[in-house]
Amino acid sequence: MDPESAHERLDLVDALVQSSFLVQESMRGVARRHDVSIVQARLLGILRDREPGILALAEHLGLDKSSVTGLVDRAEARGLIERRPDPDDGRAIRVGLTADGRALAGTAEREVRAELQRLSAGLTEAQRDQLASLLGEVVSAGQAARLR
Amino acid sequence: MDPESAHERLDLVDALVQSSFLVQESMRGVARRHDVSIVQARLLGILRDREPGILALAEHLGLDKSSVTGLVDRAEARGLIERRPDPDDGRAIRVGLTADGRALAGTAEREVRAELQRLSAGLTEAQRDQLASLLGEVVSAGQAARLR
DNA sequence: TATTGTTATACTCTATAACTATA
DNA sequence: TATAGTTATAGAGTATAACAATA
Repeated sequence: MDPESAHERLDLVDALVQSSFLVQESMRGVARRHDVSIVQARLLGILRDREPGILALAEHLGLDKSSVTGLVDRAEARGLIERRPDPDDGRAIRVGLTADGRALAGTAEREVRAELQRLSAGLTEAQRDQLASLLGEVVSAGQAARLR
Repeated sequence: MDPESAHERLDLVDALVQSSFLVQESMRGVARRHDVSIVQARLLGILRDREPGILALAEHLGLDKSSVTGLVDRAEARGLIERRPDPDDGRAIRVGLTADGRALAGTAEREVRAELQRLSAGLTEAQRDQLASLLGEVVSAGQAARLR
């Protein structure tokens, strides 16, 4: 553990950084138990309500399109997603979940949710609402900055 | 961007997950501008106030010791860290920052701090304190869970 | 015997540059 | 010409298993 005691008062930046590692480790553990990487799990999550092409996926993930080709290759080889022809553009494809992929996405989400809820179990209902609201503001600012 | 509007009310778990990606992307961008990976940057950060052996580093990073050997190899090849003999144990080594590594760690921290402060610039001082405090509770719970 | 660290090996993830096919 | 996607290549990150040296 860190030299700072667990109850040392963290400044906001430290708290954001440490919580980001904590959450990522949680997600990594869940993904690993299902034998996928955190990126693969994220890919499945994105596809739950979208059927994007490679370029749109690359944009969403912040990766180069060639990286996404490989990601999609491996997930397809495992039967989690499918490439489907794009009816409107002969050059393009649409990436979609298979039934297996959708099931895994659902299970993984439930598990992450359960783990993260345990981490906030020490807060009162009001505190949890407040935390969600404040974090939501930060996330909004970040999304706005990304579009700049 | 996500189909949910930027000001949609996020539930706590979603807010934690999204903020973790946001913070990681911020750190990744800073690290990248200095031509190191996020793990390398994290390694430097850990070494700022410690001189651990490979096993302790592996524990800290949540990685296998063999992974850490490689990480340390590459950072050492770039002149950012050094392996030093452990005076008390002939099998062990101590990993420490070089002057270059310490300088980079400081610069990167200042840059991450500046980026993340911008993300919370829309909050009042009181809100920032509250967010830091609530997030600190979550982080503490996570550290406790890790020791379990 | 147990512990510390490295090596060998095999994947995954990622980017850059060059390519193919379609628009 | 421009765009969507793939391929070739190279390097980083990661784990497992086997190993060497020291405790």
